[in-house]
Amino acid sequence: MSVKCINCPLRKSDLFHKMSSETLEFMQRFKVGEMEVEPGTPLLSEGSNAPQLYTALSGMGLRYKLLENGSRQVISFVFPGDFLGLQAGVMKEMTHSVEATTAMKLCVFDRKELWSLFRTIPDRGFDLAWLAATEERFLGEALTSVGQKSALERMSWALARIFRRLKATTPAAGDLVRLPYRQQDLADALGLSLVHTNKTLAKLRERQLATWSDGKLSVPNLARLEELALIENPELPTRPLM
Amino acid sequence: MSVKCINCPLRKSDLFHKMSSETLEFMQRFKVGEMEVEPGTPLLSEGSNAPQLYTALSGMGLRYKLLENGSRQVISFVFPGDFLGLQAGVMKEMTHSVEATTAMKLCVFDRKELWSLFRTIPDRGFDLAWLAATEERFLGEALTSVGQKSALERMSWALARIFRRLKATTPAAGDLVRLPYRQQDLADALGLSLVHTNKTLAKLRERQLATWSDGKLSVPNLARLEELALIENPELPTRPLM
DNA sequence: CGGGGAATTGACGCTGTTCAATACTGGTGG
DNA sequence: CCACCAGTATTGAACAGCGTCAATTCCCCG
Repeated sequence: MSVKCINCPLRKSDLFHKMSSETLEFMQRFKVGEMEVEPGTPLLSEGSNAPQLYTALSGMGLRYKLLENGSRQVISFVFPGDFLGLQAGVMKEMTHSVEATTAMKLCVFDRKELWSLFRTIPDRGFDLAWLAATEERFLGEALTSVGQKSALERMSWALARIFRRLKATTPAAGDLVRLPYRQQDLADALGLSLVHTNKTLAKLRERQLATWSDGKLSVPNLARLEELALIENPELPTRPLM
Repeated sequence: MSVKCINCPLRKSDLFHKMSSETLEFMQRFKVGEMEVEPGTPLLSEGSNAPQLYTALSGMGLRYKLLENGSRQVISFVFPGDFLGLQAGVMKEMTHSVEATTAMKLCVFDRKELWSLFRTIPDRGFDLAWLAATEERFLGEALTSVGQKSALERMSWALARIFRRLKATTPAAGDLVRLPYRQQDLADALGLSLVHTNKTLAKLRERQLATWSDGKLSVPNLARLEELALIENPELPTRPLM
């Protein structure tokens, strides 16, 4: 039994723009169904031309690129409310892969309808451009972090960004959020070795800026963490929900 | 005297999609004028909400972010045909700055008309989403290069990408293209120090894979350079011209 | 002729990598 | 019930790629 868009639990979060009832109706028609996947399931593959687009409803995932030499760059973490497959939607193919890290529930859309979306509801077309521009924004910041910051600063940056994002859409108890990734995932996201990632996390723990163990991240003093991370604009903008 | 879109010299390049005559007419109306700037002129600033959008007609520039600690990440190089200001157009503000490196000529558009573009010419709205998705694609690749590759591989990656892009839109004599940046610019793009950038360039020169001096880049064997750069998909896709 | 920006080169050291050993966990099959 | 195993986290030690410091050269421009 598929959730109706009008009852979508994500809409309760202040993170997302309010949707007009017409838009809501359109999205309901655009929506093909729902999908539940196990941890480790590939959702989209680099080079493929996926026929489907998704919005993550629950669970978490990873976007990444693989190199011939075996290394992996994690492009970003996928959280509830994120839209997946935009690249396949507007270009011919994906340039990175996406997979589920935990069990996930996803809202499924038909890629073929994307064009009608631009034609019939320009607002939504604009929203898609907005989303793509936001990805660009995020990746520019990630590139800056990996290119210019020390390991400790990078790690602080990632944990601070993740913490704010998760507090906005997942149940959080005080300064604790669930973060069910492996240290290797963070390492691949930040361009660090696994060993040094571990040691850097230990430093943040000693300094009582961030503690991440057993799948739970605790940030007792977000402002100080963001300061160390050289984050200039900590608030995350509200965004459209597809 | 402003160039009419229909006579735009960039349209001759195979790099860009063909434009319908209706689209061409719309763009002509969308176009406010032209701008010529000196080397070093700031075009868009991080944090600002620029009222104008640009398409680079000639000359070259830089997109970059500055950190509090004084370091600079070059996000990408700006070449003829690139569209500038999309972020300011769809979000409230720019998240990086853009400045002219050489003298540039730019086509100027009015940001306020962007919304009417989505409404009246959905094709162009789609093209904008396409452009944003392409930026995302590029930045994902840049992040992967900076995060996972050695200095030599990164440098090869940058020079190979730049070389192909420049051959597509600027006059090139054989394996020679004009590349009027400083080594510091490349260094800031790749997350390397200036000194190591210099030494890495020397290595590429010794190996006769790429020679960049006096503002001119020569790549005698592109395939080998791209192989060293771990580039999986070397051809650059054709793209919309705004 | 003087000065500032850019490129080049050598010496040295630090940040982060690689190698390796240990411990802890949950899952599996005897 | 327990031995076994694979995946993950942790920690120490040695090493190296790249950064920092510094000096020199070249070139353009005033």
